[in-house]
Amino acid sequence: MPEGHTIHRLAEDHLDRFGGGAVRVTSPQGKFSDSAALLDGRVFESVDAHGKHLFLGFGEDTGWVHIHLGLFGKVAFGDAPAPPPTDTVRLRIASGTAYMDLRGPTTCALITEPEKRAIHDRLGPDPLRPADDGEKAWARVSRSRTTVAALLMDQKVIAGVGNVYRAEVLFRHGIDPYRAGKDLVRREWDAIWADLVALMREGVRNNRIDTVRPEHTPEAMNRPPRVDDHGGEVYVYRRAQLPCHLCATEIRTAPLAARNLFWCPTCQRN
DNA sequence: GTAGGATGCTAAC
DNA sequence: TTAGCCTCCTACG
Repeated sequence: MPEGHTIHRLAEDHLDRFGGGAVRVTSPQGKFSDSAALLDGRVFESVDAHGKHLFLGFGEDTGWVHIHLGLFGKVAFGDAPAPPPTDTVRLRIASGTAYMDLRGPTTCALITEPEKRAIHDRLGPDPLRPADDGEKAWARVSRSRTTVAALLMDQKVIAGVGNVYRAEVLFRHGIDPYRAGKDLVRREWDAIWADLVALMREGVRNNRIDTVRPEHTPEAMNRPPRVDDHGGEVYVYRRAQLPCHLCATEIRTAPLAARNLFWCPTCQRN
Protein backbone atom coordinates (compact mmCIF):
# COMPACT_ATOMS: atom_id res chain seq x y z
CA MET A 1 0.00 0.00 0.00
CA PRO A 2 2.73 2.38 -0.77
CA GLU A 3 2.05 6.03 -1.38
CA GLY A 4 4.00 8.65 0.53
CA HIS A 5 1.85 8.49 3.65
CA THR A 6 2.71 4.79 4.04
CA ILE A 7 6.42 5.50 3.87
CA HIS A 8 6.34 8.32 6.42
CA ARG A 9 4.27 6.14 8.72
CA LEU A 10 6.78 3.33 8.32
CA ALA A 11 9.57 5.72 9.24
CA GLU A 12 7.78 6.63 12.49
CA ASP A 13 6.97 3.01 13.26
CA HIS A 14 10.57 1.91 12.75
CA LEU A 15 11.85 4.67 15.01
CA ASP A 16 9.32 3.78 17.72
CA ARG A 17 10.29 0.12 17.70
CA PHE A 18 14.03 0.15 17.03
CA GLY A 19 15.35 3.69 17.53
CA GLY A 20 18.47 3.88 19.69
CA GLY A 21 18.93 0.15 20.18
CA ALA A 22 21.10 -2.58 18.73
CA VAL A 23 19.27 -4.82 16.26
CA ARG A 24 19.70 -8.15 14.54
CA VAL A 25 19.64 -7.83 10.76
CA THR A 26 19.18 -10.76 8.38
CA SER A 27 18.09 -11.48 4.82
CA PRO A 28 16.33 -14.87 4.84
CA GLN A 29 15.63 -14.61 1.11
CA GLY A 30 19.32 -13.89 0.47
CA LYS A 31 19.41 -10.85 -1.79
CA PHE A 32 20.49 -8.52 1.03
CA SER A 33 22.72 -10.98 2.88
CA ASP A 34 26.08 -9.22 2.50
CA SER A 35 24.76 -5.89 3.75
CA ALA A 36 22.71 -7.57 6.47
CA ALA A 37 25.86 -9.19 7.84
CA LEU A 38 27.49 -5.76 7.94
CA LEU A 39 24.58 -4.23 9.84
CA ASP A 40 23.88 -7.08 12.22
CA GLY A 41 24.33 -6.02 15.84
CA ARG A 42 24.64 -2.31 15.11
CA VAL A 43 22.56 0.48 16.60
CA PHE A 44 19.49 1.62 14.69
CA GLU A 45 20.01 5.38 14.90
CA SER A 46 17.58 7.31 12.74
CA VAL A 47 15.02 7.33 9.96
CA ASP A 48 14.17 9.57 7.04
CA ALA A 49 11.44 9.56 4.39
CA HIS A 50 11.13 11.48 1.15
CA GLY A 51 8.25 10.70 -1.16
CA LYS A 52 8.13 6.93 -1.52
CA HIS A 53 11.71 6.42 -0.37
CA LEU A 54 12.44 5.17 3.14
CA PHE A 55 15.87 5.46 4.79
CA LEU A 56 16.95 3.57 7.90
CA GLY A 57 20.04 5.14 9.46
CA PHE A 58 22.82 3.12 11.09
CA GLY A 59 25.26 5.93 11.73
CA GLU A 60 27.74 7.96 9.70
CA ASP A 61 30.30 5.21 9.26
CA THR A 62 27.80 2.55 8.29
CA GLY A 63 25.25 4.36 6.14
CA TRP A 64 21.59 3.99 5.33
CA VAL A 65 19.33 1.19 4.24
CA HIS A 66 17.45 2.59 1.27
CA ILE A 67 14.04 0.98 0.78
CA HIS A 68 11.57 1.52 -2.03
CA LEU A 69 8.48 -0.70 -1.88
CA GLY A 70 7.50 -0.35 -5.52
CA LEU A 71 4.05 -1.63 -6.31
CA PHE A 72 3.97 -4.78 -4.17
CA GLY A 73 6.51 -4.28 -1.43
CA LYS A 74 5.22 -4.74 2.09
CA VAL A 75 6.45 -4.32 5.64
CA ALA A 76 5.01 -6.42 8.45
CA PHE A 77 5.73 -5.65 12.12
CA GLY A 78 5.35 -8.06 14.99
CA ASP A 79 6.26 -8.57 18.63
CA ALA A 80 9.22 -10.65 19.75
CA PRO A 81 9.90 -13.49 19.61
CA ALA A 82 9.95 -13.41 15.81
CA PRO A 83 8.66 -16.59 14.15
CA PRO A 84 10.84 -18.39 11.59
CA PRO A 85 10.86 -16.16 8.49
CA THR A 86 9.27 -17.29 5.25
CA ASP A 87 11.56 -17.51 2.24
CA THR A 88 10.33 -14.27 0.65
CA VAL A 89 11.56 -12.05 3.48
CA ARG A 90 14.21 -9.80 1.95
CA LEU A 91 15.09 -8.06 5.18
CA ARG A 92 14.32 -8.83 8.80
CA ILE A 93 15.20 -6.43 11.60
CA ALA A 94 14.67 -7.71 15.12
CA SER A 95 15.15 -6.38 18.65
CA GLY A 96 14.37 -7.89 22.04
CA THR A 97 10.80 -6.65 21.76
CA ALA A 98 9.86 -6.39 18.10
CA TYR A 99 10.66 -7.43 14.54
CA MET A 100 9.88 -6.28 11.04
CA ASP A 101 9.80 -8.27 7.80
CA LEU A 102 10.25 -6.63 4.40
CA ARG A 103 8.94 -8.46 1.33
CA GLY A 104 8.95 -7.70 -2.36
CA PRO A 105 10.61 -4.28 -2.44
CA THR A 106 11.87 -2.74 -5.65
CA THR A 107 14.90 -1.50 -3.73
CA CYS A 108 16.62 -2.59 -0.53
CA ALA A 109 20.22 -1.45 -0.52
CA LEU A 110 22.90 -0.18 1.83
CA ILE A 111 23.96 3.28 0.64
CA THR A 112 26.25 6.10 1.73
CA GLU A 113 25.31 9.60 2.83
CA PRO A 114 26.27 11.11 -0.58
CA GLU A 115 24.21 8.45 -2.35
CA LYS A 116 21.28 9.33 -0.14
CA ARG A 117 21.72 13.00 -0.94
CA ALA A 118 21.64 12.21 -4.66
CA ILE A 119 18.26 10.55 -4.21
CA HIS A 120 16.87 13.62 -2.43
CA ASP A 121 18.22 15.78 -5.22
CA ARG A 122 16.25 14.05 -7.92
CA LEU A 123 12.98 14.13 -5.96
CA GLY A 124 10.55 17.03 -5.92
CA PRO A 125 9.12 18.61 -2.77
CA ASP A 126 7.15 16.26 -0.51
CA PRO A 127 3.92 17.51 1.10
CA LEU A 128 4.86 15.49 4.18
CA ARG A 129 8.30 17.04 4.67
CA PRO A 130 7.85 20.08 6.91
CA ALA A 131 10.61 22.07 5.21
CA ASP A 132 9.15 21.59 1.74
CA ASP A 133 6.62 23.79 0.00
CA GLY A 134 4.86 23.77 -3.36
CA GLU A 135 6.98 26.52 -4.88
CA LYS A 136 9.45 24.34 -6.78
CA ALA A 137 6.62 22.11 -7.94
CA TRP A 138 4.66 25.10 -9.24
CA ALA A 139 7.70 26.27 -11.19
CA ARG A 140 7.63 23.01 -13.16
CA VAL A 141 3.86 22.55 -13.37
CA SER A 142 3.24 26.04 -14.64
CA ARG A 143 5.72 25.60 -17.50
CA SER A 144 4.60 22.14 -18.61
CA ARG A 145 2.39 21.05 -21.48
CA THR A 146 1.97 17.66 -19.77
CA THR A 147 -1.41 16.87 -18.22
CA VAL A 148 -1.84 17.69 -14.57
CA ALA A 149 -2.72 14.02 -13.93
CA ALA A 150 0.69 12.94 -15.25
CA LEU A 151 2.54 15.74 -13.46
CA LEU A 152 1.10 14.69 -10.10
CA MET A 153 2.58 11.22 -10.61
CA ASP A 154 6.02 12.56 -11.58
CA GLN A 155 8.21 12.21 -8.50
CA LYS A 156 10.64 14.83 -9.83
CA VAL A 157 7.78 17.34 -9.73
CA ILE A 158 6.14 16.33 -6.45
CA ALA A 159 7.23 13.43 -4.26
CA GLY A 160 4.91 10.98 -2.54
CA VAL A 161 1.70 11.32 -4.54
CA GLY A 162 0.52 8.05 -6.09
CA ASN A 163 -2.45 6.86 -8.08
CA VAL A 164 -4.97 7.24 -5.26
CA TYR A 165 -4.03 10.73 -4.11
CA ARG A 166 -3.75 11.98 -7.70
CA ALA A 167 -7.28 10.87 -8.59
CA GLU A 168 -8.77 12.06 -5.32
CA VAL A 169 -7.14 15.47 -5.10
CA LEU A 170 -8.17 16.30 -8.66
CA PHE A 171 -11.74 15.32 -7.83
CA ARG A 172 -11.76 17.39 -4.65
CA HIS A 173 -10.80 20.46 -6.66
CA GLY A 174 -13.07 19.74 -9.61
CA ILE A 175 -10.12 19.74 -11.98
CA ASP A 176 -10.20 18.00 -15.36
CA PRO A 177 -7.25 15.55 -15.21
CA TYR A 178 -6.35 16.19 -18.84
CA ARG A 179 -5.65 19.90 -18.43
CA ALA A 180 -2.09 20.92 -19.16
CA GLY A 181 -0.03 22.01 -16.17
CA LYS A 182 0.64 25.40 -17.73
CA ASP A 183 -3.10 26.07 -17.90
CA LEU A 184 -3.46 25.86 -14.15
CA VAL A 185 -3.43 29.12 -12.25
CA ARG A 186 -1.44 29.77 -9.12
CA ARG A 187 -4.46 29.73 -6.87
CA GLU A 188 -5.47 26.26 -8.09
CA TRP A 189 -2.01 24.81 -7.49
CA ASP A 190 -1.75 26.35 -4.03
CA ALA A 191 -5.08 24.78 -3.12
CA ILE A 192 -3.99 21.36 -4.45
CA TRP A 193 -0.72 21.51 -2.50
CA ALA A 194 -2.39 22.58 0.73
CA ASP A 195 -4.97 19.85 0.33
CA LEU A 196 -2.29 17.20 -0.24
CA VAL A 197 -0.51 18.33 2.92
CA ALA A 198 -3.70 17.88 4.94
CA LEU A 199 -4.84 14.64 3.27
CA MET A 200 -1.46 12.96 3.46
CA ARG A 201 -0.93 13.95 7.10
CA GLU A 202 -4.23 12.33 7.89
CA GLY A 203 -3.08 9.34 5.84
CA VAL A 204 0.00 8.99 8.05
CA ARG A 205 -2.13 9.27 11.18
CA ASN A 206 -4.70 6.66 10.09
CA ASN A 207 -2.34 4.55 7.99
CA ARG A 208 -4.81 4.61 5.11
CA ILE A 209 -6.16 7.01 2.52
CA ASP A 210 -9.47 8.70 3.25
CA THR A 211 -10.47 11.62 1.10
CA VAL A 212 -14.22 12.15 1.47
CA ARG A 213 -15.31 15.25 3.35
CA PRO A 214 -17.36 14.78 6.54
CA GLU A 215 -20.59 15.62 4.72
CA HIS A 216 -19.91 12.87 2.16
CA THR A 217 -19.11 9.95 4.44
CA PRO A 218 -21.24 6.79 4.19
CA GLU A 219 -22.96 7.69 7.48
CA ALA A 220 -23.70 11.26 6.41
CA MET A 221 -25.04 10.16 3.03
CA ASN A 222 -26.68 6.97 4.25
CA ARG A 223 -24.89 4.73 1.81
CA PRO A 224 -22.90 1.53 2.41
CA PRO A 225 -19.22 1.96 3.29
CA ARG A 226 -16.57 1.09 0.73
CA VAL A 227 -15.64 -2.56 0.52
CA ASP A 228 -12.16 -2.79 -0.94
CA ASP A 229 -8.78 -4.03 0.20
CA HIS A 230 -7.52 -0.49 -0.07
CA GLY A 231 -9.81 0.37 2.84
CA GLY A 232 -10.29 4.13 2.80
CA GLU A 233 -13.30 6.20 1.82
CA VAL A 234 -12.72 7.82 -1.57
CA TYR A 235 -14.63 9.65 -4.29
CA VAL A 236 -13.37 8.10 -7.52
CA TYR A 237 -10.39 5.77 -7.08
CA ARG A 238 -11.31 2.28 -8.39
CA ARG A 239 -14.97 3.30 -8.64
CA ALA A 240 -15.22 2.96 -12.44
CA GLN A 241 -18.83 2.76 -13.66
CA LEU A 242 -20.21 3.37 -10.18
CA PRO A 243 -22.25 6.53 -9.60
CA CYS A 244 -20.43 9.64 -8.41
CA HIS A 245 -21.22 10.32 -4.75
CA LEU A 246 -22.08 13.92 -5.58
CA CYS A 247 -23.82 13.90 -8.97
CA ALA A 248 -24.49 10.20 -9.76
CA THR A 249 -22.65 10.38 -13.10
CA GLU A 250 -20.77 7.18 -13.88
CA ILE A 251 -17.14 7.44 -12.79
CA ARG A 252 -14.84 7.05 -15.77
CA THR A 253 -11.48 5.33 -16.08
CA ALA A 254 -8.70 5.44 -18.65
CA PRO A 255 -5.00 4.58 -18.72
CA LEU A 256 -2.75 7.58 -18.15
CA ALA A 257 1.00 7.25 -17.77
CA ALA A 258 0.67 3.46 -17.53
CA ARG A 259 -1.77 3.65 -14.60
CA ASN A 260 -5.52 3.71 -14.36
CA LEU A 261 -6.90 7.18 -13.93
CA PHE A 262 -10.37 7.66 -12.41
CA TRP A 263 -12.49 10.79 -12.59
CA CYS A 264 -16.01 12.19 -12.71
CA PRO A 265 -16.63 13.92 -16.05
CA THR A 266 -19.39 16.06 -14.53
CA CYS A 267 -17.73 17.22 -11.30
CA GLN A 268 -14.30 17.73 -12.87
CA ARG A 269 -14.76 20.38 -15.51
CA ASN A 270 -12.50 23.12 -14.18
C1' DG B 1 -4.45 -24.55 -11.06
C1' DT B 2 -3.87 -20.45 -13.67
C1' DA B 3 -4.33 -15.63 -15.08
C1' DG B 4 -4.47 -11.14 -14.11
C1' DG B 5 -4.21 -7.06 -11.50
C1' DA B 6 -2.47 -3.92 -7.73
C1' DT B 7 -1.35 2.37 -3.90
C1' DG B 8 5.69 1.96 -8.56
C1' DC B 9 9.60 2.75 -11.29
C1' DT B 10 13.44 2.07 -14.56
C1' DA B 11 16.13 0.59 -18.41
C1' DA B 12 16.09 -0.38 -23.00
C1' DC B 13 14.13 0.20 -27.62
C1' DT C 1 6.25 2.93 -25.57
C1' DT C 2 7.21 -1.46 -23.61
C1' DA C 3 9.13 -5.21 -20.82
C1' DG C 4 10.70 -6.36 -16.62
C1' DC C 5 11.02 -6.62 -11.65
C1' DC C 6 9.11 -8.27 -7.07
C1' DT C 7 4.75 -10.59 -4.07
C1' DC C 8 0.13 -11.52 -2.84
C1' DC C 9 -4.60 -12.00 -3.60
C1' DT C 10 -8.91 -12.64 -6.25
C1' DA C 11 -11.59 -14.37 -10.03
C1' DC C 12 -12.34 -17.91 -12.98
C1' DG C 13 -12.26 -22.66 -14.80
